[in-house]
Amino acid sequence: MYIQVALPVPLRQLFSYLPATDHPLPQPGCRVEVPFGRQSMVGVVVATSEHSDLPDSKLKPIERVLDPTPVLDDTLWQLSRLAARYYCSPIGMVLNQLLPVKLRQGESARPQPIKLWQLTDTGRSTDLDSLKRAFQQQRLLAYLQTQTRIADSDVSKLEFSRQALKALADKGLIEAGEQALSFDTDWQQQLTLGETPQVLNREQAVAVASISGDLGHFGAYLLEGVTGSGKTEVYLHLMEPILRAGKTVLVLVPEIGLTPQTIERFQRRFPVPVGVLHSAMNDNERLQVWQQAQAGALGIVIGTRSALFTAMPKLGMIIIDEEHDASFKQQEGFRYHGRDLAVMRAQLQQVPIILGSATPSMESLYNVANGKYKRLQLTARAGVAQHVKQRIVDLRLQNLDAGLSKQLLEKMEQHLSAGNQVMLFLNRRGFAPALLCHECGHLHGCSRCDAFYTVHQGSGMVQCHHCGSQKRLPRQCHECGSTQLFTQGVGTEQLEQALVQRYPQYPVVRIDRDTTSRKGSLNQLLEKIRRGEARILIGTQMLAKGHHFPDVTLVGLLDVDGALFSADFRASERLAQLYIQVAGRAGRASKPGEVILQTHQPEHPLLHQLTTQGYGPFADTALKERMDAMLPPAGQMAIIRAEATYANQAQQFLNEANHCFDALPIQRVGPMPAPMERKAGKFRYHTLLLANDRKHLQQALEQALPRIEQLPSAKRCRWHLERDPQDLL
DNA sequence: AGCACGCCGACT
DNA sequence: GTCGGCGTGCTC
Repeated sequence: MYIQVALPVPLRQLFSYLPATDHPLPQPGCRVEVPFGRQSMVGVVVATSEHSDLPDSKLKPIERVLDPTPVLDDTLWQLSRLAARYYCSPIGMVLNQLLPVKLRQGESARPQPIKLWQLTDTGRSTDLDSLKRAFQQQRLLAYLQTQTRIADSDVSKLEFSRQALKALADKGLIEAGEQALSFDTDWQQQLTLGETPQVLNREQAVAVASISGDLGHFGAYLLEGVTGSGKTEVYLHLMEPILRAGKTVLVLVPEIGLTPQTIERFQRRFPVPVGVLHSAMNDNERLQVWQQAQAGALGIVIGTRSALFTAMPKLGMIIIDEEHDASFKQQEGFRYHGRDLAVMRAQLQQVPIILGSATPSMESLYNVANGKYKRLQLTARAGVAQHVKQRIVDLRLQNLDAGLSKQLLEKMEQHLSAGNQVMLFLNRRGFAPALLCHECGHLHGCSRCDAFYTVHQGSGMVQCHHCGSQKRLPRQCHECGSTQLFTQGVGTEQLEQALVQRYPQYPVVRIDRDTTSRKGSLNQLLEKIRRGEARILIGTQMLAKGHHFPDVTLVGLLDVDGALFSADFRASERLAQLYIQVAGRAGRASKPGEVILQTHQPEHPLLHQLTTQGYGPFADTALKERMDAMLPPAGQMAIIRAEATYANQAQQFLNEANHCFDALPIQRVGPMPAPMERKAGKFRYHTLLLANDRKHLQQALEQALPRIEQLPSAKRCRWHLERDPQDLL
């Protein structure tokens, strides 16, 4: 017998191994440890077979079988195979993403007993006063004398010191112990609500009724509702019968949307165990959630993109909130779209899936149009929030102050003196996006990228935002030696500086990657805003997502022109989504909101339609344009990207790759230089592959890819294929 | 993807 | 004379 193993390497093939003599033959879906080259790797058995392409002499035996039974249940196993096929990704890479890190590393899939520390008899009867001179030990012992035990993983969380722990153990006051992890599935028996559900308005009731009447099998629903229209209450109503039936719910949220408030909202309504998966968690915590979910001990699992791969045997419903959000797309390695895979999973497990958004993606709207998704709309803004005033400010021939027009400054003063907060968006961090020589006109560019250095005044450096290189802020021009160097353009750092000077009485907070790089600093800043300690809020995209500040009544978008003429056909969709999102957050019942959009293109039809008619009509127009051009979601797209030290290496490869599609119904656009042709010292090119039908693209890729991989030129550059690319830049 | 081998420039 | 830069090739 031979064992076919999927390994986490970017090779579209399985590897054959001989069975281990001292282990039973592993079943498909079990992990094995195998020798690979000079190293040892964890892989997953895909099949066993009676013959192998290679002679036995070239094969090695498996080192160790890690699982007695498959780690992945049937659903996840099938999902992996579907995903690998759809995204043309090696199954090994897919499985590698699916499994929690600890399982990839070969750790046991069986829950391990929790390591803990407990009091000894001596410890129980020891007087705290005897530790007067060792404050840390005294504190820890005091805790244990009331709690009797502490989980090892909680020691640092509760801010006890390891030294104190060791000291108490050495004195024989405490001892190590363990507790078998028990999975409590009692919640499945009887559900009690933690709070009385809100009374639904008519639209909410219609949405709940039309989904609730159709549970127990697959169905996709687009729940469309503006901020404050009560989408979450609809989710909660829908979840109730599911949980009552002892089934579980998977909730996916964008990266930034997973706040303690969100979790609390679910927890308050349903006092069932809730598993949370977010980026700040460590590998052990993730594994624990995964194991609990697999055992059915969690009623609700809520998490970001990768939570989609949580094993949930009694799944009853999937909810994706803010389904249009870009963070659902994985941008490296196995590049999948969380929303699309979630729909596949719902189909596999025959459960309904709810996609919620105020600004649905073109993909979902297209699926509504062709009858795959059912659309449910919430138009009434709950409460009595008034309509937001919108205004486009023409920047042409204006004298700007740090990027701010006269009109915007006037409005800011109005809103600030009325005691409200003002929020300003500028999608450029740093002090200025370029450094210009006033004598010779030279712009200081990065030597490795086709980009200018961004000036960071605070750190006295210039930085390339594309390859990360940085150096001292030059004092002289590199071309002519002049000392007359001026910054060109405005970034968030400069905007902040200008506003602090102009309005010393109004505290300013800036939120961008530079001010939030330290862990926890984002939350600190957000908290400061919430407490009203900041009056002017400056930020890049980061500030727009998911945060609600009720006292913000004026929102300014400083420069939206970039999105109007982007090389990426999705840029206008993203601008519209950002715009509606921030507009929806301006003002509240007692304080009407106002949004100001600065542009050099005040007559641009997109801006006009967006501000006068809103997202719906904009989306209709945009979708029609996509259909006319056969662009996604109407047409199917994939992209082959290549980068190499010399431009012609990448070009030659892409040209040859193009020929692999000859006679296939695929339109090829390119090779063309990527929007930034040179980045980090490499030349980058790409080809777009377009098809009018999903099957055509699938078949073409399956035929062409093996041939592309064999091309000699493929070895001379780094390249990859991506299905449904979201970002063409 | 790793990891080794292998061949050319700036250091003790 | 060596350390280390990354180009190339291989992994059952």
